[in-house]
Amino acid sequence: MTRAGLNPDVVLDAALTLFARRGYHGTALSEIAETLQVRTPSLYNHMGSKHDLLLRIVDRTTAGVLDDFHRVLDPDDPPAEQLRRATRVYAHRHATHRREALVVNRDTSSLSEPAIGEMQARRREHEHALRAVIARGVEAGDFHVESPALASFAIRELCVSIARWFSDDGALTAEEVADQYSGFALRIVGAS
Amino acid sequence: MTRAGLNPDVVLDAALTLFARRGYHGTALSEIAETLQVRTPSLYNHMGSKHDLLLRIVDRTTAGVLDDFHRVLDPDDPPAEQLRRATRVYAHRHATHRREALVVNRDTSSLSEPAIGEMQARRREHEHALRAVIARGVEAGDFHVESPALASFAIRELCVSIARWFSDDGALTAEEVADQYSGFALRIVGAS
DNA sequence: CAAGCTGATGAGCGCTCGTTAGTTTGACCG
DNA sequence: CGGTCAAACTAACGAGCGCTCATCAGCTTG
Repeated sequence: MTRAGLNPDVVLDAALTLFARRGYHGTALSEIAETLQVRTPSLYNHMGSKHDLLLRIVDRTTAGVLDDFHRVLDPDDPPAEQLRRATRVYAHRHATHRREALVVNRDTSSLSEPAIGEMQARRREHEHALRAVIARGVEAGDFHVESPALASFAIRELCVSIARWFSDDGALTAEEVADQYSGFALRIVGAS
Repeated sequence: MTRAGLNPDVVLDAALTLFARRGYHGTALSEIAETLQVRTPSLYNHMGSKHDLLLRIVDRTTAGVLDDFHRVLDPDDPPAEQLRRATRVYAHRHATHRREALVVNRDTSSLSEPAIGEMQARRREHEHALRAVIARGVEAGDFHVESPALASFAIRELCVSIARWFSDDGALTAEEVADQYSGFALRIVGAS
């Protein structure tokens, strides 16, 4: 074991914490180095660049969101159950991956092309997939909303906001919050 | 009229646009100057500092939110009507003052003490006031939620998110969005 | 028309940033 | 115990930042 014992995962994790707290542009590499008890240039033994750190965070997170969605969506379920499961896993992720969510939502726009386009495309894919679930529920007469797009935006942002207040030390567990929020989602679309 | 015709309002407005698009730390004074067709030092004839620009934006906006709330809240109204009016004006503000909302939510934490504490106190005041409305509705048996705090967070963040997608060129007017979102809020709390 | 005022300017300050190069350190292995 | 090699170090870079200041242009006013 070398003196500081740095490795790529540790660097990425420290960057994640600070990006989430102060934002990408508001965080200096020297601050990341400081939390790791290391001089700034040492970071370059374990990362490509500051921009690359942000890209890895956003890439991994947006891929995870889509993965979650397709994993829990059963095409044979009725729309209400599809919406419940899709919302629960999305809400749960925002409680268990708070830092990632904050960074993605605040700093994706600080990426440069072509990465920024690819990441936004993934977000749109999730958005459209959720909208389709709602639209099917409306067609089936299970949901009652004027605009599936509006409801989809509302539900997604509702879940995103969990990252802004959830705490592991709070009264509610991630599962409880996810359950209540998926309940909110069903209420928003006027189910049952 | 002098050559460039700069004034404090014009500088603040340009800053608002760029802060909303790129964030406070992501915006350079040189970029603000460029959009105004002026050299950077000229800005200082019409502002105190970059930090002061941010403070003015956040101060004016958070004060407006509280002002809106107390203006539309009629103590004699039933909880459902109070919630509808409070949510509608809050949602409406986020559609009509998109840039301000984005800056406040992204960059309030970039202020320094004591300003940051004061601004966060205002946000808490609005949060608690809305929570009290919901709690009264629950006591009266009009609303049905497990946690007024959770519902209050959810409804507020729901409205905030409007700033992230609303467009003046879109299919819906600010009033229509505000009406639909106040409907979402009533559904979230389980009002009739 | 001269004096005075407002405000835009170029030059440049001190500082911090992300990043690179070259050197030293120290854990591991034969 | 000496050689190897990854990794952390010091030093320094060019660029860009927010901001200051002395200067100067051009409008207003007596």
